[in-house]
Amino acid sequence: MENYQQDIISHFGEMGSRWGFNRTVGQVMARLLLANEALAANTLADELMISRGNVSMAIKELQSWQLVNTVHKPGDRKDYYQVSGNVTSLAIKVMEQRRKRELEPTLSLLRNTVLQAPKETNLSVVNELLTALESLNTAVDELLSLSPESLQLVLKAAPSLTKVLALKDKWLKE
Amino acid sequence: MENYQQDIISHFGEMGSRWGFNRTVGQVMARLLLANEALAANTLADELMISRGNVSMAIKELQSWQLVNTVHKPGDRKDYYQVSGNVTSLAIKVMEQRRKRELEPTLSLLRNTVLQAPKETNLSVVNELLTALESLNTAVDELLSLSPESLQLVLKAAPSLTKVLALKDKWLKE
DNA sequence: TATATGTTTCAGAAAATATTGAAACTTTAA
DNA sequence: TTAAAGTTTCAATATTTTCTGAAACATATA
Repeated sequence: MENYQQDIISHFGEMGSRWGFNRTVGQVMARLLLANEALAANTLADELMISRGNVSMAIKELQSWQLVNTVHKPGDRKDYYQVSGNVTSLAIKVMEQRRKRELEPTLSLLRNTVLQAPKETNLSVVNELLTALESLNTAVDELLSLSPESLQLVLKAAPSLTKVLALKDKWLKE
Repeated sequence: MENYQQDIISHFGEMGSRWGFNRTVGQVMARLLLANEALAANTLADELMISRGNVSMAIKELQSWQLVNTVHKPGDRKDYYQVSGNVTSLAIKVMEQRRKRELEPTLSLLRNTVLQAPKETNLSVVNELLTALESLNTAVDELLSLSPESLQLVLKAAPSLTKVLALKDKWLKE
């Protein structure tokens, strides 16, 4: 394994917790990304110097994010693992999962709060929060429902779009 | 304190770690959001039933995210804390911080990898990753540089924009 | 200057999270 | 069947993160 790959694997391990999963999951993801072939659980355990059980749990987690799938080789009973799809589709899945885990629970709590609060309650802050999170949620959701190609288009178009609006902002201030 | 507020505070505590900070920070943020006045550290410690030291650290963290600021009352030496700005501007700050913490370190690692790798190295995956993260980073950065008003406009416009593109995607598949 | 009233820091304790590894489980094939 | 070759689970352990509370620090006022 080349040196730069080790660096990326360590980095993904360290970043793991900021991205919403643990060190092992980050390392396994990086190793699979960098591999141009499917890898067996034992290979991952040996190379990353972690227990076989830990690999099993990391793979399970990555599969729950739909980032990794299992393949088989003819005449071989072992499970081999590989990342599913290209980098853009992986990024889309990560964002989709994060929207689900980070936005949805709060949205449903806030919606319930509004529904169930006694009439005289002053819910102005709750409503403000709810409105802001709803538009964020919808926007992210819409973006992620596009094909990877269209999404790339939108992301690349963003700078010019925002330049126009930034100009408008500048005007309003002057 | 009303009941629904307690629910929101607990929820923010539980979600804290998913949002990139700890339980106490989440709870303090929620309490300050829901308050329509600035609160003293001791009030927060008493109400949330946590130590004074913990409150101090949580406030420090929230200040490092620029989400909270300190105010004073005439004839009173205590520090009072309040959220800074409206909900949209808070959301912008949270996303900005997260872009910094979750995207930038990885981008700079990948950029270095490309720069320092020996010529014959096959960096196709690294380059793919780098390209995807660069456009995401740029798009987020541009969006967040807009005024809260323009950002709201963009977020609300997203659905119609994506509908057009979704139609295009559908065509291409048929 | 001394004291009163406040905030911050940080070492140690507690709690939460991640990891190991052996046992249980599954599947294939002799 | 039963053994072999694999995967998964989960109780025990290790590690990391968070929290406490007393001491150090800061500042205003008598």
